[in-house]
Amino acid sequence: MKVATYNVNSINSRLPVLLRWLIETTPDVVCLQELKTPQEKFPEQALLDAGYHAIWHGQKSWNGVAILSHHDKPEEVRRGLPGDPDDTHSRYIEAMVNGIHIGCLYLPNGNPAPGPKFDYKLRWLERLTSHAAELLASRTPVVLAGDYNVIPTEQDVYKPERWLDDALFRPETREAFQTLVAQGWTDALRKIYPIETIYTFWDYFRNAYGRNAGLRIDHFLLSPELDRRLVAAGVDRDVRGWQKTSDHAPVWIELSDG
DNA sequence: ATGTCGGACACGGTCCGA
Repeated sequence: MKVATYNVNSINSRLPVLLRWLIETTPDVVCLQELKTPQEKFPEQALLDAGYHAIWHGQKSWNGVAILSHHDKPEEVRRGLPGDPDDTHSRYIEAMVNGIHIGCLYLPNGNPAPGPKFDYKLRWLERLTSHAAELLASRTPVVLAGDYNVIPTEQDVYKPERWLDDALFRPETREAFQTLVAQGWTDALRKIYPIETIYTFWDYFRNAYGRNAGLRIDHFLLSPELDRRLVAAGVDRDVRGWQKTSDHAPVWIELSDG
């Protein structure tokens, strides 16, 4: 079973690229972020025509998350992260697909830091950590996939010294992510590629993709039940070189049958 | 500080967020 995550940076602007990638790589489950579309303008029919059922949580202009399934329709478990009823951002949706609990997340960027946006990011990470603990306690197979907007270590950024004050790399951010992982999650890409340079995002600015000036910020965290089933992982980095593409590349993992 | 996208508002160009 292949599970992918892809920050599309507007699903309607990205539809030709998304459909081409789906048809070429046929993932079983896909987590999407940054839909940038209101609920009613999600391209449900185009995805159905390509063979994918979807659930999604849209929002005008910003954010937005979706889960696609090549087989049965995802069975929605929750939308929105618990812990703050005043949080209006569409950044979390969770479903059961093929007996696996899938959490699809778009963590706040948090820049500029320090400031209220950075505070929101750290609060959101705390809420995610609380919810993740409950998911682990459920002892079910869980994937938490998405754009974390976290550069976990110096290994995950082309020039660490330039990112020290950035919300994606500040010590508070890295420590919060480490606290989450230390609950018992597996960083799937890093497990498969322990020493390699792996990037999932290249800025639109300054020919970042051409210079391979990238970041690793899209992650899969696996519960112990799924850690045992992890057989492969990768980044479809060539998609980042296509015309009219996102600034993120799709990332995927392959899981063996239960 | 810079650079480049995408969306909103509203139809040309500027602003915001990333």
